[in-house]
Amino acid sequence: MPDRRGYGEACAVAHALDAIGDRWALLVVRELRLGPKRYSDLQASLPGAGPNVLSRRLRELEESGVLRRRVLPPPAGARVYELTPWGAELEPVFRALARWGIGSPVPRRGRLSADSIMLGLRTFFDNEAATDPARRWTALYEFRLDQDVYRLRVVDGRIEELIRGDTGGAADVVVAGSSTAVQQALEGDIGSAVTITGDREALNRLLDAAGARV
Amino acid sequence: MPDRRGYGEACAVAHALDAIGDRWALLVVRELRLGPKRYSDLQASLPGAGPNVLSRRLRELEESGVLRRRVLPPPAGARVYELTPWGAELEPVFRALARWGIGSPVPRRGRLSADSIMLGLRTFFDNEAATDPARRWTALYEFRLDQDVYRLRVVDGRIEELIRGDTGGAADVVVAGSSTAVQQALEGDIGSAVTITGDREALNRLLDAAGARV
DNA sequence: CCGCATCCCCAAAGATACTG
DNA sequence: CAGTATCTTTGGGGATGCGG
Repeated sequence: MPDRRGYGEACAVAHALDAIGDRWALLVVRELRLGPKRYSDLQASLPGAGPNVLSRRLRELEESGVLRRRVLPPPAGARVYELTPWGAELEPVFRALARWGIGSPVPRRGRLSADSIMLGLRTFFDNEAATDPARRWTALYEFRLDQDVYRLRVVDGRIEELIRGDTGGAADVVVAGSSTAVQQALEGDIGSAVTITGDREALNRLLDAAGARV
Repeated sequence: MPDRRGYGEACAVAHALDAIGDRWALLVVRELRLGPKRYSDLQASLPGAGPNVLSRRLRELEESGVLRRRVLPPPAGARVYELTPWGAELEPVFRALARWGIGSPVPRRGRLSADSIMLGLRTFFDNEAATDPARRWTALYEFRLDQDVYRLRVVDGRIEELIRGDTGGAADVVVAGSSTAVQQALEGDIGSAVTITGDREALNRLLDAAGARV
């Protein structure tokens, strides 16, 4: 008899699903892809998941080695959840899932969280295009969506860094606005309330390389 | 309000999970990766899933465009389930999941189905090694596991074909045995009851390229 | 037979309230 | 802030049965 409700198969796919196949599990992991978060942050990012479900998923994901709890050093002292190295290796899974999901015959609808917008940019960014000399540029971007700040660094046409945190004023471009406005802008609504400061050409290169999909 | 129990997000990952995130859904798809199957075949391959769950998943997967029902031409006349082109594009997802799952800190245990053994060979086969001239070989393999027969073709060090069906006697090697015996053999149990007929060297190349993992 | 539908039971998810 | 306790609702597991 399997522990909880596993598939009881030795198949590597089934084994992966034993770890991250439960409802909300993979979305919890997604929320940690750009860095550690506290319980309340996760709760706010995943409004559909109740606190009991969330705490249970966190416990199970910790037991299976996908994430770990950590207490930040004083004076912060907050408890945060962060991916283990093995959990961080789920990136190819996210990439494959997102690229598959984007081709769905049934349309996607709904809001994108600030994190999802940034992760989408990275997912659909075409790293291979860096072989084309005309597309090998370098730039530092800062995105300010709702209350969250992200730093994105492109070096020679490749995304080298995407992290929660600011650029200390060193950004070539700063994009600021509500996450909904930025989402609409990426979907082609050119009139939405997004503030762009700095090198617009660098921003266009980024959006072009990402195919303007998120 | 979302249709059934979707995540209600526009995120491409969440949207993918809306389609294949439900319990058993991705394992149903896995069962169809090597070709169409009938309902009873699926039921036999997934003993843990009850008939109600199975038929429901099939209906949902059909609605979301992952698979379709088809009636085989006479005299067979059987109803089979097969992947749509979009469903077949889940291959990178399986590849990423399997390669992640194999690195799990908690050990895998349990039986491998005949299909899973063959799919594992393909998943962990190193296609990139084909750049090495010493590993560019060509061979036709036939595997007979339990009642199932598989044809696997390697051309210039790459797996060009893996299908349910025999080789019409044209195979360079034939591997026959129970799926459990073959699984044990691949796990290193050299004494298990597997019959190998033909070019053993070609078989060794294949197992080596797959890292003997399934 | 094969392809499900129905039924019953339990476990998991959803919602809300509450506590160390 | 970070969860637990509790209750209701929904979905999954397993058996049985029925129509084509």
